[in-house]
Formats: sequence, C-alpha cells, structure tokens
Amino acid sequence: MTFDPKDCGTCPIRHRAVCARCEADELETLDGIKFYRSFEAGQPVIWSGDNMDFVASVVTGVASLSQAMEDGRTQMVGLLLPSDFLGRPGREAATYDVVAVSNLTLCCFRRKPFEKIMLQTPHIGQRLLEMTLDELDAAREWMLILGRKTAREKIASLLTILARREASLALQTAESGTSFELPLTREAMADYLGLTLETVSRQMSALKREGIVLLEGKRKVIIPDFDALMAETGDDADGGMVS
Amino acid sequence: MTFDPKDCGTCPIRHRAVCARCEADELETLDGIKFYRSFEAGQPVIWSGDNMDFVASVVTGVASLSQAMEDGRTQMVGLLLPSDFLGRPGREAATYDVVAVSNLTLCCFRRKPFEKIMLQTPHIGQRLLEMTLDELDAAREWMLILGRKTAREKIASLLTILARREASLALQTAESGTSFELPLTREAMADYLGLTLETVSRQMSALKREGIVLLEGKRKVIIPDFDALMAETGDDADGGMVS
DNA sequence: GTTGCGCTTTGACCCAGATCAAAATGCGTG
DNA sequence: CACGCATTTTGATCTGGGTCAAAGCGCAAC
Repeated sequence: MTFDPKDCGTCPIRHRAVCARCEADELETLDGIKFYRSFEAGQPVIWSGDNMDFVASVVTGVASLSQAMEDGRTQMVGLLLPSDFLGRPGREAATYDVVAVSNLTLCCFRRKPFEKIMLQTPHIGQRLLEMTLDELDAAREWMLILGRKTAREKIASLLTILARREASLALQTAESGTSFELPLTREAMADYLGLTLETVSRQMSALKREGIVLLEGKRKVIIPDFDALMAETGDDADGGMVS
Repeated sequence: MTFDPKDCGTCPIRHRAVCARCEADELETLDGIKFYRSFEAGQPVIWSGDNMDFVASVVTGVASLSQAMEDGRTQMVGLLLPSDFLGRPGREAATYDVVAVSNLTLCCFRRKPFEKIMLQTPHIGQRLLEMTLDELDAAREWMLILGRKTAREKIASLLTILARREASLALQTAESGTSFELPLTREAMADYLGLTLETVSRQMSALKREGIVLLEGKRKVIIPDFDALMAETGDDADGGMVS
C-alpha cells in the first residue's frame, strides 16, 4: 500500500503549464492530503449510495462506473484509465458503482480538504472543468454508439476508442499495426455497449474471421490495418470523433 | 431582437450566493459583452464544425444538440432548456449540430471576452464546473436509457425527465396531477431515445390507451398519476435518478 | 495428469422494434 | 371551405440481436 510519490506523476490535476507562482504551494498542499489505495481486478471500489469521503485520480489500471437496474440490467457509464478523475467535489454519496476492471491503483485525496484547496487554487477547478468537459464529449460520443450503431459498429467503435486511449498513454503511435491490451471481459464490453455478451463474442469472432482484428492470447488485440477497423465504426473517415 | 436585460435573470452563471465582493464587477463585465439571438422552431443555430465565436445561455425555448452519421442516422446528445449553457470556452468549432426545437432565445457572450472574464472571476468557472458535472450525470442517466431500457421504459423515462425539469423551472409542484408542454416532435423524441418515430408513436398510444398519460391537443401532456408513470420507467421507486 | 471453475464460443430459436406502406389528423392559406 | 403539406397513427412484415442451451477452452490447484 506504499508507493513512490512520483507514481502520481500522471495526476492530471497538477498538469498546468501556466502560473508557476502558486504551483509549488498547490503541489505541497495536495501532497499533504493524498494517499494511495489499490484494488485487485474485479474488486468493488465503492457502491452507488455509499458515503464517498475522497476524490481520486487513477494511477494504474482500469476502473468502471456503472448503473444497475434492480432486475440486473447493467449499463457501464464511465471507463476510467490512468490520469482519469474519480468522484465529485461537493457530493457526499457515490452516484455509481465503481469496480476495478483490472488491478487498480488510485491516488486519493480526502474530499473536504480537497474542496478547501480547490477554493484557494483556481487552477485545480479550471483543470477539473477541462477534464469534465472532455468526459462529457466522450459521453456524448458514447450516446451515439448506444443509440444508433449496430452491434458490429459498436464493437469496432470500442476497439478504436481503446486503441486510441492506450496509444495516447504510451505514446507509441502505430506504424506497422496498432496493438493493445484489452482489459475488459466480454461481459464488461457488453455492459459498455448495451449488448449481451453472446453478441459481443459473435461480433468479435466475425471481425477476427475477417482479419480486421487479431487476438493473441485472450488479452492482446492486434489491429493490422487501423483504417479497415475505422471503416467498420460507421463514423466519418476523417477524425469526426471527439477526444 | 431587443430584450429587456432582466430577461436574462435566468442566466445561471450569475447565480452565486457567495462573495458579493466581485459580484457587481462580474455582472457589469458580462453585461458589456452580451447580446441576444432568437430562432424560430426548427431553425438551425449552428452546425457541427462551424466556427463558434460565442457561448450562450438559453433564456426561453428549447434547443437540441445532436450528432449525425453520414447515412442519416441521428442521435440527440443534449437537450437544452432555459438556464442551460451552450458552447465550450476554449473551443473554436462547434462539435454538435444545434437546432432550435421550439422558438428559442439565447443570451450570448462573445467567446474571447468571456474567456478573459472567466480567468478574472473564478465564480464563473466554478459555476460552469457545477453545471457541467450535472450535465455529465444527466448524460450517464441517458446512457442507461439508451443502452438497457425497452421502448416503453424509454418513453416513460423521457416523460418523467421533461415533467421534472419543467416543474423545477415553473416551481409548480404536482398536487393533482402533473402536466407540461411537450416541446418535441415524435421524430425528436425518437432521436433522443434511439428509436424510430413509429415506435415512439406506438408506445405513446399505448400509454395513452392505458390512461398513464393524457394528451390535450398535441402539445400538452397530463400525467394523472406520476407514480404510475414512474413505475413504467424501470427505475427504482425511490429517487434513484440523478438530477 | 485430471479435476474444477470461470470465461468464451457456437448453435437454435424467438421477439421487440425496425422497415415499408397507407391512411388519418391537423392546420395554415388562398 | 377545400386544398396542400407536414405530422402522426396504424397496419403488415421482416430481422438483428436477445434468449436459452450446450459445448469448448484455458489455467490454477491438487
């Protein structure tokens, strides 16, 4: 449960180019209230309705936010990768179920002190606004996927989103085919896309059969021709996608 | 095209209880760069990709944000009622198609000056963060609707959302049955819910037939028993919904 | 090795909602 | 009032993805 503080180098609320003036104070103050928590794949981080006395930033691993209906239907509504922010300043209770999709490390800040620091350091609020607006754009892209795309387009869209996000993290751009770790089970993919796991499996098999994606082991996805995958998403050829 | 400045009393970025200190300046400065624009029902406000040199707040009427695929499939991704905010500080181009769903009046601020004022008045940024987080919660609720609900549940959910939002605007709480203006065509409802307009029509007819909603004219919706409608949404009986 | 268990794949069938088509309902206009 | 046009309703049929069921496929533990 102990980590090198530099692990939190990804912490996005610190990434500010401007105003070196208060930068030092800010880091210092945030450092004073931060602590790390780790979760194993599959473990719950918090349940909807629980008291949530911290906010956090993902250091490593993947977490999901999801909403469940009482009959068991589940929809994932957020997928948090390293540098993503979890929690809402000013809110007492968690609004969603948060689960560690893979092994997960969070850099947490106790909520009350964090809110106080936010008032003193406009930067943090500004940065948080940026991030929230980006998340909102991503949510809206996701709404198009859920509402209007076919199962095949949904799968292709998810794969391009994951490929892009992992690529931007590990700034290895694709030259001879992109590849990335698929951290999601079939069921998690289904919950992301509003499908059943059987349909996800069938469409993955179809894409594999057609050579649009290759699977290595069960986790590694290889995309020999990214444009060919893009063509299956239903989006414009150019970068019509947000984020 | 001229409006009484107090029309903008709904302008949400001014609603701040705290800090009377800079309140005066803020209002003054914002007033200096604001102007009004009106649109008739059906008119486009801006197309995705267009240069957007303003941000705005809805004064009266309803606007929609939507995304279209090149084959014509359309998904609404935002529905703006009075007091909602339109546009993104720091972004040059519009990301979505914005259409006036009903007659619409916007209180606009030129983007560049607005961004400058934002830097000077942390309030505005804080308020905008609040609003954006609320919108994100709404978007996530919407994702559950799109991904997991049946057509009937989708319709019921939309009606409760509209009833609630209109009620909160015109603080007339329901005593003997709620009622509200339905500003959306069947097609707009379909685009909101990821359905076809035929399915929307059929489900509306079914709810009408069963007495769960009454229609007066073509715009007025009466809900004799709000709980009965709620029971059709698939959500928990208690206020499990956000916003 | 083999047993057990969770995850994934594949198959057979079904149904909610899409699609295609036509009629009905408004409603502004000459 | 009758015409034209957009919107909505209703009907008939089709189909993509859901549902139910049964194998496969690792892989960790013994």
